[in-house]
Amino acid sequence: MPFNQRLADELARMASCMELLGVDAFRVRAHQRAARAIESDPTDLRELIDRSANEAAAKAALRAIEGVGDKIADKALEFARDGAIAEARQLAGEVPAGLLALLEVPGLGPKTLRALWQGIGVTDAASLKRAIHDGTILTVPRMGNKAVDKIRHALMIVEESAGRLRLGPAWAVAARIVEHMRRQVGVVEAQFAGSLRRGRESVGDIDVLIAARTPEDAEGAHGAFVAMPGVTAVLASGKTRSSVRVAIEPDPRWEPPTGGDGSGGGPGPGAGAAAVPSVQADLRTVPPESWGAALMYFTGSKDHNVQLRGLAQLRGLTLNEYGLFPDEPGPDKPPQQRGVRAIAARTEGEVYAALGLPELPPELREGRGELGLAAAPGLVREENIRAELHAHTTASDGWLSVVGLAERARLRGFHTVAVTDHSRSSTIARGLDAARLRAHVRAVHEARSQVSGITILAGSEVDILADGSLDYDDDLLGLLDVVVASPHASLDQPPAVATARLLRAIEHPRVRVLGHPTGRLVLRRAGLEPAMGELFAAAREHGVALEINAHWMRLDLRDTHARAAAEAGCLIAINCDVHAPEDFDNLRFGVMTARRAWIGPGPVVNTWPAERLHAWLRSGRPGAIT
DNA sequence: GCCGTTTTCGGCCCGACTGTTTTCAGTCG
Repeated sequence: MPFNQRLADELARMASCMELLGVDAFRVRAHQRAARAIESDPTDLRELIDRSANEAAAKAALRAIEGVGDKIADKALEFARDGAIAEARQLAGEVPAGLLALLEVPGLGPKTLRALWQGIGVTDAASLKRAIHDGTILTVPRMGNKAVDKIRHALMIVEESAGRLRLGPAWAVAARIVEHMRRQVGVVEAQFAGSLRRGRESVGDIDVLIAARTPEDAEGAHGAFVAMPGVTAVLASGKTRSSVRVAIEPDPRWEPPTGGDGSGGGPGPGAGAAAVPSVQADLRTVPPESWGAALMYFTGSKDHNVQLRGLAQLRGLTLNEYGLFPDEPGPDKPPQQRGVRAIAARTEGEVYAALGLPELPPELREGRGELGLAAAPGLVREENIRAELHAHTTASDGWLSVVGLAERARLRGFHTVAVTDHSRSSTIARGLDAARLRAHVRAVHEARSQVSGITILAGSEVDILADGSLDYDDDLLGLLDVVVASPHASLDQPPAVATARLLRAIEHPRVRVLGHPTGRLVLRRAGLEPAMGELFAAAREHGVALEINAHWMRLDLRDTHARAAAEAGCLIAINCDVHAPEDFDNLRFGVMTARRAWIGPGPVVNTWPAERLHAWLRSGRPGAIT
């Protein structure tokens, strides 16, 4: 796990302990905020600390992070030095570990858990279940039969679900719900929001927003929502807010027929092994005139929204999901209920403009400095992508023939597709040995005469072996138009070994793309943890593009790494790692990840015109691509 | 614990829903 993530987890754990111990809520929030800031910081803080001239310089650099002050900077340094924070250990000693886990149960907050702990000695899920079973839970203040029923149900759901859902499956569920809501009477707008709209790699729930013409229409829509096909439980049901659990249809392709992804394969089978049976979906309704304000409110991350509100306050305004209002002193009621007229509310652009901001794309709304932008940045878009440089065929573990692959790529409007089947070490993925590779290159060349309107390149996704050498010798690599070098095995190497391994691959003159650089799998496998700063410097020097693998199981580089790579001046390749026809649809996830990294079309090699792309691929390798 | 275009002290986003309550606390996003 990356250093930033480990540190963020430690701080978040400290915050949870403090909550349960009942310490000042603002102190808790400061730790939570710092944890989020550190988790999403594109700089590897371990590298930053190591690079600093001395402790004071390191501390100053840490304090430059929004939300990190004097004390937390000290804790970060302590964590880097000792691998732990003494205060965290002390806090953890005061709170039962099982109680912390219960914070994950929806409906159980710190106050309730503290009451259960102090009142009747609940310390974990087992003792909570006993207290429910024997009724002692009812002796705790504010605990009635309904509350207990909810807790019992929530416990069950948490136990049978993995919690978070990956971007791809979440997108499919959300699209289905939005479709359902659009069909309801009086529903004039429907859109999913939340972390899904921001393109996060995994989501905890699905937020759907609708605008209804009248309150009666809204009520009808919420009735249709809780009665929607696939709903397994109704958690809350109101006229403007409802929450349900929706069953997730398992994707047969990700059911586990064979083993993991250890040596090759694309995103890998078996991803459905820990299939989440259901996900929470929330529906919110606003009147059409509040659509933009509501969409903003339910799309922005917590930090983004807090910053927006702060900005509104500075201007003497109040921002909520109904609009941006003048902050007139009035009775203790929200402005929209006092008949105050909104300054802006109808569209997102209108509200941002009234706050003096450009309309920020959803992927940017994370509270990572986007409010300082003078103009909306020109981020890469799906339609900018004109080439796929990482695709498999039936020669290894793909489902398409070379011709089939090329035809589908052409239909997508691509001018180039690279056939990059696995190399010999990826035996599970039927990697090609030297003889099969030579034959395959000939087959790719022959396919060129069968498909017009697209350039078919002969390439390979060559394994980067554990020592950083490539899986084919230079003579074989010389036959290829494109070499995508990827790590598939030995993904638990120590960071220093992984760094040396990947640097060696980057420095190889035949390598043009570093495929899924860390080998991580979302919510499943941490992957390699090389010193990213060193990798990026070398990639820039050698003109090697770093891949953002668009498959939702991978999304590797991840958003924070991609942002650091782009800031370091690296080239980026957004590839679908095509195995099956529908994998082309994953492009949106790769593009969203690039957008989350503030990347425009410029450094993305897949956006380049054919001539420029081909020239870049040929550079350093005279004679290729005829 | 953090932060500063009123502040180095005194603030720290806002509203809906639920359940247990006779006016509100807790949770969530």
